[in-house]
Amino acid sequence: MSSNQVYVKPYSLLFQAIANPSRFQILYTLYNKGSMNVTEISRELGMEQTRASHHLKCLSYCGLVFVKREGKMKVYSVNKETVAPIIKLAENHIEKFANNLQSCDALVR
Amino acid sequence: MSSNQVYVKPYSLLFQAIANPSRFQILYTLYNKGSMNVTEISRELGMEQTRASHHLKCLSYCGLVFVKREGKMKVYSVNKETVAPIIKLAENHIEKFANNLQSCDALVR
DNA sequence: CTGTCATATGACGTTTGTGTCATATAAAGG
DNA sequence: CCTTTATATGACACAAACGTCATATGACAG
Repeated sequence: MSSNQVYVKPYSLLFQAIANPSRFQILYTLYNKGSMNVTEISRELGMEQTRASHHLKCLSYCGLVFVKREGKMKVYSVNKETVAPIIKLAENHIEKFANNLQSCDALVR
Repeated sequence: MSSNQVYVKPYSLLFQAIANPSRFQILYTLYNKGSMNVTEISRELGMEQTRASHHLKCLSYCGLVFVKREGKMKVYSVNKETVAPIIKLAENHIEKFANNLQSCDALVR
């Protein structure tokens, strides 16, 4: 019974962090265009600064992005070691299952 | 502006599918113990049959598990090509960031 | 064609997460 | 120190997903 259950909480949190569209966009952008500060990210994605800030906080807690202060700015960069292969895996999977991935009943009602 | 935004919906759905604890447990169990039917899965994880069924539906929509009817049973197996490397990547990442992954303010309140 | 085992579906209340607004902190220059 | 630019925080209303219960469908044996 309970011995069969793995402790899945950290896994869930990690994937949940990646799953949110705003957060994924941020990861994807940092991955493709390199390091940026919050203002640049929010401008680039047409997203309010506060929203980007909230999500960046989550992403750094989760170790998916790193931060470095530069003067009065904070420069965010992606954790390539994890994010790069995850994006590639996902791209690969989606190529094959894109149609279904727009109609998962348990998620989209 | 909008030219900078990737179409992230399928990515979100994929990761959201993996993120739910029940669904991740199912994936993890099928990955480690091989193919099973719904009844076995639900017994193994101490989860109601209907719950497992709902989640398996989502997981197969998303191409994360495959189904094969055998008599009156349906045998579910994991899509190893995607799930195996994703689990390994996550394990690797969590080893380094497990502490933080229990306290992401944007997710855990 | 009826009973039993296996699985799926639908609906609904509760919980959880998200975006947004208003506002706070932080750094640097004049 | 006061202003400006950059970033973060808190609170809250709204929306979405989850688990659960009751019930339906499907397959096969007798």
